Amino acid sequence: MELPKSYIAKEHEAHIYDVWLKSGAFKPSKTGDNFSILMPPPNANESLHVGHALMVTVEDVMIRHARMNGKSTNWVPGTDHAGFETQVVYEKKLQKEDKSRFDFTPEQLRSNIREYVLAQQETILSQIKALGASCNWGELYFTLDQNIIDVAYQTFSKLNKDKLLYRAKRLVNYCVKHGTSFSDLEVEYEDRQGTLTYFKYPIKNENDAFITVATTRPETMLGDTAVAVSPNGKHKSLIGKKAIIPLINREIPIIADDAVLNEYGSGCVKVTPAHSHIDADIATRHKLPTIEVIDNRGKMMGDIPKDLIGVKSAEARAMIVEKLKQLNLVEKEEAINHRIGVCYKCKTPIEVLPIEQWWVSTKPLAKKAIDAIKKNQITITPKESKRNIVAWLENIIDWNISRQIVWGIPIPAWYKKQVAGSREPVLRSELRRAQQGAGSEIKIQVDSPGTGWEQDKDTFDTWFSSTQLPFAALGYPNSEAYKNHFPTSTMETGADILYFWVARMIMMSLYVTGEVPFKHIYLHGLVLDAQGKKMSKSKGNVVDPITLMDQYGTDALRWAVIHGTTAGQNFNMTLDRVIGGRNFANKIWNAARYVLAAGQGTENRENGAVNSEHKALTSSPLGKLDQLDKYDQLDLSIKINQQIISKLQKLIADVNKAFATNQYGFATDLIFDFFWHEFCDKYIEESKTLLKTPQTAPETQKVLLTCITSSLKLLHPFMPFVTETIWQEFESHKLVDEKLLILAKWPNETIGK
RNA sequence: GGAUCCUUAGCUCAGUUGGUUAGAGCGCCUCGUUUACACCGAGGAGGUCAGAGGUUCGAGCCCUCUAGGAUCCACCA
Repeated sequence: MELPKSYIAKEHEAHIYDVWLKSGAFKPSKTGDNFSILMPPPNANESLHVGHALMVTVEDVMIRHARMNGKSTNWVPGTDHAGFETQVVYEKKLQKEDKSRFDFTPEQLRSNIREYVLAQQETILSQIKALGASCNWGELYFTLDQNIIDVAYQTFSKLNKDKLLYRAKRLVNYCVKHGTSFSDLEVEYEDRQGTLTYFKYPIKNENDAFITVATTRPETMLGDTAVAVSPNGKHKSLIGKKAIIPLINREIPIIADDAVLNEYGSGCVKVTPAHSHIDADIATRHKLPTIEVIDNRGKMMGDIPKDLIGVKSAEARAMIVEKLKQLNLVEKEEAINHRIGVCYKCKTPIEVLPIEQWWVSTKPLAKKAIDAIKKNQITITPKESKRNIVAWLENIIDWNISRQIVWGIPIPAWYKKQVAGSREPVLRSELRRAQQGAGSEIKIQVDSPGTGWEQDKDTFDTWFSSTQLPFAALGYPNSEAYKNHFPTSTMETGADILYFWVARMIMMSLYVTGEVPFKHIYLHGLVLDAQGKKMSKSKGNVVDPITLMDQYGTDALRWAVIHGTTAGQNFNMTLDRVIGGRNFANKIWNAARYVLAAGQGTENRENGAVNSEHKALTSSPLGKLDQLDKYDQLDLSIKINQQIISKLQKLIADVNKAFATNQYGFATDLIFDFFWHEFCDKYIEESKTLLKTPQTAPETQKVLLTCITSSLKLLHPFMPFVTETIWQEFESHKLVDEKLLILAKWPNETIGK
């Protein structure tokens, strides 16, 4: 059968993937050292983006390379319930239908989202397959699988027993739009225009004496419990006196604290411990009380002027400034550009609120992680990241793991119901407090302790359970996969979740299993658009990998994301890269067509690769030499042949070195350069002459075949489809011995010797 | 403010432990199609490797400083 002049990826990919699947190649083999990767689970609700394409490609390269080197590979795929993110997506969907989360009971909402997610998940799984991922589908996990939930519960309980878990009303970062708290990592900072308002607090018992404070949040004055000044600053003389909060006439002390900068603003800080992290620290140092004035809807509350109750904080701000102006207490207003914390999804400013949450004491956990990293029990590519991860762990703060959303793992804590109060709770904050019973009896267990107990309404931060995936997804503690493949070999993931996920996985794994979760971390960079800008739907600069795969082939896309890229380094995704990949696949295809013709002899070929003149000379088909092993002793007599084989040997050695140091982009450079410029441009051209002479033809045939088969092997991890398609063609002509390229042996550096 | 990375051909970037004449892809110019491949080939133009100083027999690579850019962390009310 005549091979067409161009490689048409679409005609082969589905079939080839099927052949691999049926061969059992994706499963761990019975022999060989273990090599395992846990696939970072893509969100089940989204479809494949080019970042996933990068992730899947890099991991597939690692796995295929390990497999060809005789390892028993286990690449465990999964999808993520992605608690908050999915709930946001689902709420947007509800919004389009003119509904909101408040139209459902939590149980209804949870079951609706589950249904939606399980339906969505098929899309991303089929797209991962389309990328050629050679993962072990038999071990597919979903982060809400019962065994993963069980592990999360065991860990929660263990943390509690070890006194590393506590429930406390502490300041949390809260998005009033989404109605949930976040950990410190989930808060994003944005530059926003704001107004720094300077206003005067009268000094007690001193007529016409004032202290001026500057703030961007005048409404929080109602919750002030002190004014702080620099210990040796310009307001030193006021320390110890009392200031009076206007509008509510509450007396507060003037204190000295090192956190206050004499030079900034007015040199005085109003201290609102309920709504500012820094103020809370000051309050702790000076044992100041905490007065809440903003509730979890972002509205004013508490013992404040009646007209302000229930008013949104931003509106209250304007009202208060107006009132203060009327009292002549506003000194000046200054426009400033400042950074404020915002919800990373909706960009709503984060409110800092004191809320009862579950906290993990992270310091002791981090200590073990730091030790393991410093002792190189875990290594990192790029190695510069080691410093970052250690620094983050050293400065870690306690982790709020409660989220006020329904889509997630319910927290296995129970509260004794309070005796009904004088009135029904009205505000959601009151309701929650009543339900979760601040100060009431708490039991940590999965099942209800009995009547009169109510379960915590919150769910875990998705990262709390995700950080246990390296062992939980493998079936900890009793499964074969856990016993054989834990710790996993490499954690390949985005540099952007180094702290969110990677650092915390190390902590949790050492804590729960006593072992590191993986031996090596490989971080890939961000895929940017052609101009080097972050891709985002709102910018409309998102590159869709599916379209590219359809048009140029999966190998072209894989090539585009790995050729010329470096670990941890962002790169710009351009169409040129993909076209380059497509062209290279086609080059491989055509070189193979040439060798196939040269190798088979040409007697039956109308448009044979070698022209009719060669027919008689190459009619002794290489197909009879069906043991490639024989090429270990090529015993070459022709200089050109010796040269190309020696270059091939060097290539294999260099590529091995590149793999050993995780330089995949560099490996593709080496192979590309050899294949195109040495093998195709020079050697194939020279072989045309050699094939004309009976004395030189047979040896040249062997060398051609050796070069192409070795190149196909080296290229297979990167471009699995075109290489396997060609291999199957060679196999059908008995030019190669190994049935499947995916299971073929990685070439030896001494090939041909 | 702290940290990391980057600055090499018009553009995007390689350059593996310092070692002859610094490379690739794309783009550009000339030529070429019964030739494995025009998704191609042959040839060519194009670089004081950001700047300055230092170490060295030798520096794109190591050290110091300067300038510009990116990212992460902290965050000032």
